[in-house]
Amino acid sequence: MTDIRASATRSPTGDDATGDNDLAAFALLPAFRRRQFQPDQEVIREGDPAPHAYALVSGWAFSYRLLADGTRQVLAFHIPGDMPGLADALLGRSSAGCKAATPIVANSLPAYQLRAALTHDPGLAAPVLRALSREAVAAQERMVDLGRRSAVARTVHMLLELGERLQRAGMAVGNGYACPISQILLADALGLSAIHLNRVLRRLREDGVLRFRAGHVVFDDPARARRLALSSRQDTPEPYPGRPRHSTLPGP
Amino acid sequence: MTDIRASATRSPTGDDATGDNDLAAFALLPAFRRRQFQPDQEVIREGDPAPHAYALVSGWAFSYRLLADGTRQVLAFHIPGDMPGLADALLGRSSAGCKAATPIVANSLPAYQLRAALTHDPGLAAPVLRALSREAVAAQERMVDLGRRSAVARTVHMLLELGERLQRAGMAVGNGYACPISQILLADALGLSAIHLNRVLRRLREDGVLRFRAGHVVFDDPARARRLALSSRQDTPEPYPGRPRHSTLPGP
DNA sequence: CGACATATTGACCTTAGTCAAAGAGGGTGG
DNA sequence: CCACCCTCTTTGACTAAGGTCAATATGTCG
Repeated sequence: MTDIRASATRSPTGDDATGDNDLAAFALLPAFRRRQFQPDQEVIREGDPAPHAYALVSGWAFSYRLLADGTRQVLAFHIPGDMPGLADALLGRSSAGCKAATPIVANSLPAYQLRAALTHDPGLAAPVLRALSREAVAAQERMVDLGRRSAVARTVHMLLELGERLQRAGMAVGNGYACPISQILLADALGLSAIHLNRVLRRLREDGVLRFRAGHVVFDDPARARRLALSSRQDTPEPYPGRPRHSTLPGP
Repeated sequence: MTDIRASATRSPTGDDATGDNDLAAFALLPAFRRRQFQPDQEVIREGDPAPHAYALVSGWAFSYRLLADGTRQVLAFHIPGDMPGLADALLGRSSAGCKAATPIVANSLPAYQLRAALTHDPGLAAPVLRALSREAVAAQERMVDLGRRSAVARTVHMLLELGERLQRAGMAVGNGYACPISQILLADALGLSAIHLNRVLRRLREDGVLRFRAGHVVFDDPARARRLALSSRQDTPEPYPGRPRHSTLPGP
């Protein structure tokens, strides 16, 4: 458990052929320092000019940006295998903060050492490039969610996506997973108010699509969830129509 | 003009010390192929499994994702010096489409050649890593805009940011710049309806903040624009208060 | 000039946010 | 074990930002 390689091969298949697990890249790195953080503890400080890159070993973390009035936008959730702060370490300045959502264990590497390693070890660049590229694609998905999907679609979409990532990391079972984040945090990721998110979740629960409760997500109707996740803002009022306060299943 | 280095040094200072111009990285690459595209012509096809990376030499382009019902989210605008499709080329699959917004000239390189070049030339990795990292930071900014800023703040923020990028590329003069994109396109980038964006722009114009017209952006009150851009969704109704239909300057 | 796309504006409606307040769980000191 | 305190979750009532529809300019191009 202290061994990086151990968690790097946490994936179900054992080998990380798809490269989905960023940790695989980092397993090659020297001079990693193992660190632990408690929930809500700051891992990366926004604006830090000498940041560290991290390889998350266990637990959940999240990156965020704070606005002048205290409003927060959560940019990404990090699960074991992710490498928070990678881009920032390469640029030499943290553009966003990162906090632990649960108790976490992470391996850290100072930015300058990362850059040095990249210079000296040509084999390291490829996996880091892939990690960054995947991050870029994930960010695109987020932009589509925030810009063009309804609150319901956005919510379902993100929860499905998290499920897929956890699945690949071997941390999901059947059609559900442990999701140790508060509605407030999720709302800040979805660009919604916590209150509205709560209503959205209630509706999804009452309609038998999914339950988000007590740290767990369960998809009661995965197929419908996937359909909902793809709908856009003013999509056919088919899947999630107008008025029914208490819903009716698929309906006529 | 056909020489890559020429446009790579398009920046005002001549040398690209900050590395803001992605083209600098590409200038090292062999086997570039110069291509031209007309407005609305597809440069990168979403889903293409064998994509090309591009170095934009002149003109504007934009990356986007299409939703089932035809809704579009513009993910980024590309100006000379940018490298659209870089992340996709590294992953071997285009996650988003890219089209020319104006007539453009771009140098293209097949993904496999890019990857080969990265393997053979260790000096190439660093600039590509920086380019990807900058892209990540830009995406974060976009997520904050879409998730947590009002329509007005978002609009002003993006126009200011575009101005800064153009400035660094030596394509902006004083407090304005040529901005050859339609309101529809801008709206799709901001996650707004074109109609609402039009109202926002009208208001900004009437309030003497900025004008977006006939392919040009002019900041009439740059200081106020910057202030507006930082406000969040339910920020103090100070800068952009309630009713005044025809506005009054800063006012009491 | 006609065909088209973009830009504007008005009238109206829906989604999502705000305010206020009441439950629910989980620690903790007594 | 219990009162107290916190934070997170829920719900109701109301407001407002932003979307939808429809129609009218404007502009460009062949």
